[in-house]
Amino acid sequence: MHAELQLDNQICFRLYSAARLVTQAYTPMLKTLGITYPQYLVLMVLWEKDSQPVNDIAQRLMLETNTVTPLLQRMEKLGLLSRKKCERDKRQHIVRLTARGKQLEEKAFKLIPAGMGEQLAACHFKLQDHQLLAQELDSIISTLKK
Amino acid sequence: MHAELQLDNQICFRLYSAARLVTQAYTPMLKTLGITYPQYLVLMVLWEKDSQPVNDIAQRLMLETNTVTPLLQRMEKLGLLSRKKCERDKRQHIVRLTARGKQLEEKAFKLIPAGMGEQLAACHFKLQDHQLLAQELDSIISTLKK
DNA sequence: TACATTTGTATCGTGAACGATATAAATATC
DNA sequence: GATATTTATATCGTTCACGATACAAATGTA
Repeated sequence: MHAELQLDNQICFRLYSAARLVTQAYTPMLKTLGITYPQYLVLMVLWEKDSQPVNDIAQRLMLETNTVTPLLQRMEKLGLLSRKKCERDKRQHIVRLTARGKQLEEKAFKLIPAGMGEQLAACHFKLQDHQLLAQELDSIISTLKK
Repeated sequence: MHAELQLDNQICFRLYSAARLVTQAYTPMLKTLGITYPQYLVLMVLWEKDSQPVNDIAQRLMLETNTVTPLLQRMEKLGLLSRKKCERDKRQHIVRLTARGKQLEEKAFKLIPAGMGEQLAACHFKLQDHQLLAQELDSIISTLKK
């Protein structure tokens, strides 16, 4: 029995569980918007800057294009965005929000911060302004993102 | 443009990314053992206490049985564990490690702590003994695990 | 210009996660 | 003791995540 191999001693298991649980906490709000959490991430990227090639979106989310492409295809079917070949460089596909995709920003703003605050009320800190945790996670992310 | 909806202000996105990247860091070591990260989690549960019903394993990992059942089925195919009906309560399936499943503990012990230490060398802290991060994650987990 | 390499995106296959539903065994209720 | 309810696990369908591979357009090189 090796202490290093015990579940309770694993930061990775905590990260894995916390990430799943926080995503689950988002889910009921996102469901009323008709989207999933990864789709919400894509929308946030595009709300920040519309009209981006697939690769830029993938890099922003630290995902591979073979994850992002089907995600974008599903979102296109939902009418949230369009994908068009770039004229200058025909390898690139430019992703743009539709009116429907843009409108979701206001709805999300009304639903999500309040909804998450409510769920984390019992938590001794607010996720939004927890600088220390953010810094620790950023340190892990920048170390492992070769 | 709402600051609350910006990717960089989201703890959830950091959790999501950090969890993926840490899991990816485990992957090369786990690959030499022939298992995936969730399978490694199941093994840790069973190394700690062999012979458990499916439900106990699921609860320990905070997963639903409809996630754990197929995971166990794949691990059974790999010869890492066996699933047998409990005689006392025939609804339960008791999961036991095989010799092969038990042997992996020593191999994991030789490979994984060292391998992770190496990858996180550039990180300004060691994941293993970072109490503060662990506490913060535990606080999130216990709040959201209704 | 011809050919090789790189770049951007897509396709395919596998293994999670999870909601919804199904089924059998155990337990409770009448 | 018959029926309803609960419990333990499994099955099904959808969406991610990701390794491996494919392919076309762009770029580099002979």
